[in-house]
Amino acid sequence: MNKNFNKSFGFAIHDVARLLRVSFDRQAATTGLTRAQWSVLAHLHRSDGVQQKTLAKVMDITPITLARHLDRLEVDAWIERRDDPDDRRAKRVFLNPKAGPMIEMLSTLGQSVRAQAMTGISAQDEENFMQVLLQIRANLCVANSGHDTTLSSAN
Amino acid sequence: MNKNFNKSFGFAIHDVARLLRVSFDRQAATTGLTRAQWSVLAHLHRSDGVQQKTLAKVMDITPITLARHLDRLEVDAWIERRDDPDDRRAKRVFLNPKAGPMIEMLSTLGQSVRAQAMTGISAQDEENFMQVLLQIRANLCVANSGHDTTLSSAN
DNA sequence: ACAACATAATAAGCTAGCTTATTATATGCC
DNA sequence: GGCATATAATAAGCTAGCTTATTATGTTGT
Repeated sequence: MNKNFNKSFGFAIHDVARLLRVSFDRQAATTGLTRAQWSVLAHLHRSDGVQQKTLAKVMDITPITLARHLDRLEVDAWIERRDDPDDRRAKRVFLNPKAGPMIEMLSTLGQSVRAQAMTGISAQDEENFMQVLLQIRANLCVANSGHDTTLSSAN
Repeated sequence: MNKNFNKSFGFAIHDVARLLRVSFDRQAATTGLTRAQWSVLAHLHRSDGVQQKTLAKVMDITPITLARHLDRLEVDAWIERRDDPDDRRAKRVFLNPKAGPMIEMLSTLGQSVRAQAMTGISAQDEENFMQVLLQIRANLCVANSGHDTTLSSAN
């Protein structure tokens, strides 16, 4: 009866997030990209040329956190920043061509980590789990009020 | 249809973990303790006087990560380290009396964050969700093999 | 037109996790 | 007994997140 903490919601979510990150990053280590960096590339793949501000909002991280990822991604030429023609404060972020294959590869890797995590869990249970998980995220987004509706309206 | 990422398992878990942490830490800010530090206190509450090595294993963090939490907890006298009488390499960690009320308070806070997260989710759904979550954690612990069975055997 | 306020990106400095390396002490083998 | 190896704690230095503060540029009101 001494494992109460491990059964608590907060601890369990935290553990799972960490384990997922470690799993993914270890497998992705040879690529030189982390999960967070891949996340940037993947989002860009769907909205190339956005402003940093917009990208940060969609990814739900702070602009400065994004800026540091972009710094490293730019060094290895995965992306490039160009001045926004309409707003001299702003920059727009573009994927370089070499990013395409990498995104594919990391996407496959993500699926394999997911499969690992879901071992022995029925499709129905997995589906229900995801629904509750998304509901929880929406609840917390509302609770952290100041934020926009990007995530809570995710459909 | 552009919100695929937000529906992905890994991204959602990661988001929820972050939102939980932020929620909790913001509410706990006045106490001067973070969720991670509280976690140390809470675990100690159940196993006062353990070696750092053991505590790190139970909490499933690395010894050095624990050591840094202990550094800060020790400065404010929440805990103290004493030399292990049987092993001069080792130290044992003890809760100071002032920690008790704080643990209670933070535990209550944790419950309120959980309630917030679970708004609109039935008891049955929550129960199923937790079961799947714990299964996922166990799966990932196995996948990250080198580790001991502390978590995967959790009850 | 220009002063006041708002906003895009970045800087500084924090927590929290990690890996790899170091130091001191234990242990085991010959 | 003494050398080789193992182990407890810590140090150094990384990613990734945060808050708060700066800087440069936009926008708005008079």
